[in-house]
Amino acid sequence: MAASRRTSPVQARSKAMVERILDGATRVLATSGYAQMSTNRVADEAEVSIGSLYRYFADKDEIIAELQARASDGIVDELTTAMTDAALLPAYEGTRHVVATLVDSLRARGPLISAMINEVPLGSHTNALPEVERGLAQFTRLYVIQRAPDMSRGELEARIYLAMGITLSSCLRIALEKPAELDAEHLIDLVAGVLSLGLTA
Amino acid sequence: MAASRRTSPVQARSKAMVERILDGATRVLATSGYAQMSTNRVADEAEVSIGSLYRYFADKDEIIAELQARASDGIVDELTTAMTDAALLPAYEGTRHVVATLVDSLRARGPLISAMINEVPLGSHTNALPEVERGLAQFTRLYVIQRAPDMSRGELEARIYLAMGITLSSCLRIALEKPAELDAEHLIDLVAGVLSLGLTA
Amino acid sequence: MAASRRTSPVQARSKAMVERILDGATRVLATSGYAQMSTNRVADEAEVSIGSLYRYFADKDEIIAELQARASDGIVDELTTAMTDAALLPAYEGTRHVVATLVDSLRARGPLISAMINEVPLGSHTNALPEVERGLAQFTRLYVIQRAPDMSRGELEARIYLAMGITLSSCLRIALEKPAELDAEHLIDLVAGVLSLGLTA
Amino acid sequence: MAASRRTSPVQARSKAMVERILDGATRVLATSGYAQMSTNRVADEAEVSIGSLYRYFADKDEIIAELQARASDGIVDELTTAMTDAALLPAYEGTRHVVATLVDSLRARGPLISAMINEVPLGSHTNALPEVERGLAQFTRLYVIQRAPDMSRGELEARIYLAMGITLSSCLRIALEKPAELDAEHLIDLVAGVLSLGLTA
DNA sequence: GATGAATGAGTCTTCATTCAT
DNA sequence: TATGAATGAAGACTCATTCAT
Repeated sequence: MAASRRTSPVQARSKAMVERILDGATRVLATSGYAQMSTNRVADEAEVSIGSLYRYFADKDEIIAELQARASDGIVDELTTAMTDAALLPAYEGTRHVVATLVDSLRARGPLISAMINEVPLGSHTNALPEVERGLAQFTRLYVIQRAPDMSRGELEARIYLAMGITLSSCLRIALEKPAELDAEHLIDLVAGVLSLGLTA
Repeated sequence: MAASRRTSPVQARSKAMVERILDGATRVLATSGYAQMSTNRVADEAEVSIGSLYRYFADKDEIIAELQARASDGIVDELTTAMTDAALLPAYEGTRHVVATLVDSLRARGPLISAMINEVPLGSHTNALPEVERGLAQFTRLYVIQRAPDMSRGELEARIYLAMGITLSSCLRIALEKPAELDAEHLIDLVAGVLSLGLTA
Repeated sequence: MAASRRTSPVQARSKAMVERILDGATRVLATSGYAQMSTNRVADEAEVSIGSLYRYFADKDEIIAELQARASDGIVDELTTAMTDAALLPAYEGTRHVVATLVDSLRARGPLISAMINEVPLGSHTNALPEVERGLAQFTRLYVIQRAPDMSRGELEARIYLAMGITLSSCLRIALEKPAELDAEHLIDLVAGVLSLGLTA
Repeated sequence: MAASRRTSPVQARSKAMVERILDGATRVLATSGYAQMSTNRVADEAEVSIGSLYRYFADKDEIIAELQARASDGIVDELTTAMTDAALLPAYEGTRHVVATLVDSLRARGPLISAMINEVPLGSHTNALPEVERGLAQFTRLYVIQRAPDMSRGELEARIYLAMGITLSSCLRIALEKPAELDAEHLIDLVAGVLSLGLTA
């Protein structure tokens, strides 16, 4: 009946090292920025030895990549649910629901996403979060085909290509750097409006 | 009519050091990325001694800043001209002209812009090229006020805020990473359309 | 009975890094002077990587400071013992014992002290070895109060102030740069004489 | 009758470059310390081109050496006069006059001497100002021979050797770092007393 | 598996010195 | 002679990565 201090050693030990490392990395990134994110600092923050860090990750980039993948996957999961729901709604409402969900997803991962997008010198900004974009594109394609079945293939792809950029950049703006005087809900309305119109008009 | 090799030594020597250094930096950035952009590498590429590099720039950041400022200024200049011309055109045509100009401006500075946006860990990506955005916003504000004089202040600012994101991200996409199978002119048409509609509808 | 070459690898390896670094620094200082004492040179001389050097010392100054502190502490220790012994001796004999001990202490650290005093651009030379001076001053104060109880506070402090300078500079001269034709023991006699007289007469 | 601006150009130009450079160096040393004394900084301060600086001085050390020589020569000159005067005075008064003069000489060159002694990593501190010491020693030798004609050669040299150290270090202390609560005149009295006694007793 | 001391290539930057004009 | 732009060796320091225990 010895009280468990902090977290029980067993629990702490069994929590996969990978998780601890990624958590540490996230914390460093979110609180101190990429410039401070040395592998040793991450290991410290994760309360893991630097040796162990390199047992689970080949190099620093792999940590970044995994962080990105996880953020991406989380967002994709949330978006997938939202897109499923959206399929049952009228065009505008569906679009708005997806946009609002994306904004929330990004906002929930704010500091991490922010550091990743703005400071990590990897990956394309004009195509940040490629997995998210892919998932979104697939859904949008179906969505447009339903609403505008006559649209040519080329037209469809062009519109989707732009819509992806518009959606991601707008949601990032709203989630991460919206000035206080602008209302997020209203901005989401506008984005949904632009997308509904732009995709099918 | 003997062809001049590369650049004549004299020409090379007289070319202002600052220019050579910035050119060197641009070349390093474009060909090897920011990660490889050490001051020594830049000096080598510029065929300038490291001592001279520090005679003309206080530190590495100052080189980056100057590169950004120049790209930004060049784009702003080109945009300013385009916006002046656009003022005389009907809404859609004006918008399209500005968008097309921005795409050209970005494309002309392709590798530099790309490296700057994606790899340089300075400045916000969701608000890349802040000077460009500022110039564009001013023009857009006037443009909207003309076309939709009854719009409330809040509505106006919200739409401009989004339009800036949409414009920049779309133009960056078209200029820097458009898949070959999509037609740039058509994409520009679509962006102009979305903006015309989205700004005033 | 095979003679051990230089130092056995094991011994070398187990010897604390801090010691190796300080030894290396001492050697560089003594053989090549402060001007040659780059951190890389110290690391080489210590047969330690530059990275390790910075694991144990925050920066170059910290190495110098530690070297100074150690020399100072060693001398202070030896002086403390000597001063305790001196308390039981008659005035002149006591003074002479302390002076002789200080000369020995300085001589034992000859090249290091020499480099430190003459080349290291830190700390005041007119007050080299401040800790040593402090310890000495405390002892001297008691010594004078015993022998000349009527001396005014101001007179006491003035004499001690000068005596410190005289003692340190004389002992340094004797220990570090005495011409061969002068006899150290005799010089020590004279210093002790001057101090005995000068302090209480 | 054109008013002379600042200093007349001719005068400024004719003032030997060497002087301007040394003045510049002195100013840098006195105001910013040796660490800031780069040759370019000196040239700036002297309003002389770096090229000219190297026309008149072989290297940086030569500037330092000249500065030291000049300070030394100035002090020696002042001391020489004082020693001549002292020859006519009784023992203690003569000694005191010389000591007081040395303190004044050092104080007049305070910041320069201070920087030179404490920061410049050249020359021995235990024998700072060797020329001064030499001049002083010569005078002292005569002085002692007069007062204590029976003293053996060895005894004489030993006493002079120590007296030089005592004189220089004490005068430096009094001139450069005396605590405010101690009275300079009194300290000079004491030094003179110690020397008078110590040299001949 | 876990550890963390040790490594050293590479970074930014300074400054004494040269030499073409 | 005077100039000052240009040079580059060298210095202090960082950090991703390894490997003996």
